[in-house]
Amino acid sequence: MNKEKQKKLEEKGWKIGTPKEFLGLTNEEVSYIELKLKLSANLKKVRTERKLTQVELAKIIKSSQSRVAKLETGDPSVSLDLIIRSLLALGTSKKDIARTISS
Amino acid sequence: MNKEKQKKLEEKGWKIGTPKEFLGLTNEEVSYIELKLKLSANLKKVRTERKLTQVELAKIIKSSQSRVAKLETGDPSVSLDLIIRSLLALGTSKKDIARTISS
DNA sequence: TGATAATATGTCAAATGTGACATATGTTTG
DNA sequence: CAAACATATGTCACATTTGACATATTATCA
Repeated sequence: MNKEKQKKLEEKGWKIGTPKEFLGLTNEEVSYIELKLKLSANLKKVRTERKLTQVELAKIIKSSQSRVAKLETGDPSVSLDLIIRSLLALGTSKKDIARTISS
Repeated sequence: MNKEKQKKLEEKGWKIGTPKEFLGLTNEEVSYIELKLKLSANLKKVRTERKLTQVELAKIIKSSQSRVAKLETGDPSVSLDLIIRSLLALGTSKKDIARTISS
């Protein structure tokens, strides 16, 4: 993991903060966060490709615009579950999800 | 989705029950459950390959034996998050996780 | 420009997931 | 066989995630 990546994570609000705290993240934690960010980004991509607004997607997944925004910005308060269920609700195939994960 | 699959899901405790309730499951819900079951099964596979007991895995992921059991039996009370974090804690690569998902 | 639509951020009560415990049910081995 | 070990199931207090709301910020375009 390099500075580039750390900066990206910090920007996203994953309070890494000081180098010490940052080093406190285990490899699993980092992988897990990266996974979520990848899928979040993919969700946004899929939604925009479908020319849907966040409000429209919210209706589809029975949630709210604000939560969709959090989903797409990789807010720490959202679970992998919700990201993946949203992707599935948009018709994303397992294969596509797998592709995103290993990309 | 066929009877075979429905039976498997019912066995796992995903209270589907009556045909009506069963039909109430959307495609996304079914995909989501299948995803969890696949990853659960994979977790068990990885753990046993590593010759670890549930108690040992529990220690690694800072959880309890009972939760590991639930993880592996695909109990509805466990999240995708925990399954995936457990896999990552066992050193499973993103590529392997992706493979499991699209299998 | 400013009005309108889209997205982002903060907050919170309610819903869902969690570790831990007790205990039941296998499974192995002496 | 029975003791020891491993896994499964039920329960619950506590923690995290959730949808919803208000409101702020950022596009879009007439």
